[in-house]
Order: sequence, then structure tokens, then C-alpha cells
Amino acid sequence: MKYSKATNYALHTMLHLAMSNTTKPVGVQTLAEQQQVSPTYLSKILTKLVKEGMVTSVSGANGGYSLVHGWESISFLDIIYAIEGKSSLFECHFNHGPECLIQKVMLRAEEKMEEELRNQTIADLVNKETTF
Amino acid sequence: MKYSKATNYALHTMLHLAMSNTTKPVGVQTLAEQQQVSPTYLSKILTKLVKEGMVTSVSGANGGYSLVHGWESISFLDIIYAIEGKSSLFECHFNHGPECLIQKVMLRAEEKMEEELRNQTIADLVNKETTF
DNA sequence: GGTAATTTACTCGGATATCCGTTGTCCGAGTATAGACGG
DNA sequence: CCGTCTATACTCGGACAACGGATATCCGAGTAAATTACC
Repeated sequence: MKYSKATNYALHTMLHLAMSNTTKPVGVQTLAEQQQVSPTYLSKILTKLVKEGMVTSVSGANGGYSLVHGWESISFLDIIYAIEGKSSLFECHFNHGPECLIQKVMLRAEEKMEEELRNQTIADLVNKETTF
Repeated sequence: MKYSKATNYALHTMLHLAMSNTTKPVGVQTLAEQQQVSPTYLSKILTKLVKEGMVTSVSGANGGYSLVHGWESISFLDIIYAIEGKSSLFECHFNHGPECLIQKVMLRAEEKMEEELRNQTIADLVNKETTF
């Protein structure tokens, strides 16, 4: 079990957008170069972020992506959910009663992690990070 | 990102072994029937648990698997590590300085989950669980 | 009846097949800006 | 000048390919108990 590279790309892209304090949108070319990933693939990832309402895209010349108003409250968990999906990490498909104790334990542990990720925003990092 | 079915099988098998309060080893056939999984596949999973020293195997007739002495202290995390591996869930492979702030956040969150899984043992469930 | 040979019931491990999510690539379509061109 | 026309620079989204790990299956080898055969 691993977090996908896409999640890593998404987090880094969000951080990059947050730190480029410009109102103009940033082209996917620029963003892709930073992370050495193909622009087309990165655009697919960004589309997910757009659909979740974290990022806006502008078509045409001088177009690109930029953070939505109120981006300061976007948490790590929001971004991870957008890429990985919102479903639980552990699912027991056996039919041994309505409640699987093992599943309960796993979900409680997962909740602990999510709680941490929910309380951490991209904005928290902007102050600390100097170079991208 | 999902926990593998193998992890689910491993956890349920451990719980089953813990609850079958017999000194005799339990055959993989029996264990596989409980979870409706093929015996050969389950044996592969059990081999991992044997290698990590949580389970012992006895060859030959009347052979099978049984928990090691001191199994009461085996945690969820031990079992998960045995199946999924011990490596971190999130790894940033970019070369932007020695420490990636994003990675730091992810690792801290992951630690929270592992802490919970480390403090939960199979033995904890044996008392609560009545039927398998 | 005791010993040896054989059958039976298991685990172990390697090789292999299948499936599916991840990670990309390619391309056509749509869109907005910039520049060229004609009046 | 001013409006239009075209080239250019982008994003968007669907189709598709490559890859690797998860999920099995098959089979031969080893092992220990149970059973049988033999003297």
C-alpha cells in the first residue's frame, strides 16, 4: 500500500501555486518542469483538483491554473481525497455479522491519520518553505 | 491506495487461530474455508507470517499452523508490516533539499495511525469476539 | 506382534497466469490572446 | 485607426498503451503420521 505519485504531484503543485504569489494563472508547462513530469499527465491530475473546487483553470493563451479564493483553508486531506478518492483504506467484505471488529480497529486508526491531515493546510507550509 | 486483501486475510486468520484455543495446529484447508479463499493463496500469506515469527508451521499429516508462544503481544501493526512491508506510505523522490516539508507532514500523520495500530493486539479482540 | 514399506495428508516454494490500478502518451476539440491585414 | 481574420498558445477530455503489484493457480518436493504388508 502506497500513496500514488499523483498525490505527490498534486501536493507539490498546490504548494507551488500557493507560493507563486501572482494573480495570473500558471501554465501547466511551468508546473510540469518543476517536477519533471509530463505536462499532459499533470493536467489530468489538475483536472481532479479543479473538479473538487480547489483550483480554477483558464483556457487559451496566457491561460493556466490558479488557486481558488479561500485556498488558505484547503487541507492536506482535501487534496488527498481529490486524488485518491474518499473511500476507506480498509474494507472487510466478509459477511460475519454486521460489524467486523477488525474493520473497526482499522477505521479508528485511519481516523487518527486523517485527523492529522485535516488539520494541516498548504498555507501552513508556505511560511516555512523558502525555496520550492 | 488500499490495504490489500492479503492483509485482511492475515488479520482474520490470526484472529481465528487466537480463538481456536487448541494446541494442535490448524490446517490451511480449514482456515481457507472460513474466509472462502483458495488454500494455496492463503498458505503464501501464512508463510510471510511464519517468516516474521508470529506463526509456526508443522509439516506432514495433522500438520498446519499455530500461533507462537507469546502471541498475545502481537499487534495489528506487526501483522500489517509482515504483509504490506515496513516502508513508508509516502515517499517524495524529488531532490529539493534534504527535507521535504510535505513528506514531513505525511510521515507525521502516518505515525499517528501506526501508533494506534501498535497499541491494538489480536488478543484484545479475542475477549470481545464471540463468533468468528 | 514387531518392523519395514507404502500410502496418505499435509506444508513449502518456484513458476506462471490473470486482473486491475497507476502512470503515462497521443490527439482532436475548444478557447482566449496576439498579431496581421484590409478598409 | 478600427474591425476582422488568422496564427498562436493554451486547457480539456477521451482513447489507448505500458507497467507493476495484487491475486491467485498449478505442480513438484519434502515431511510426518497412519496404514498396510511381511516375516
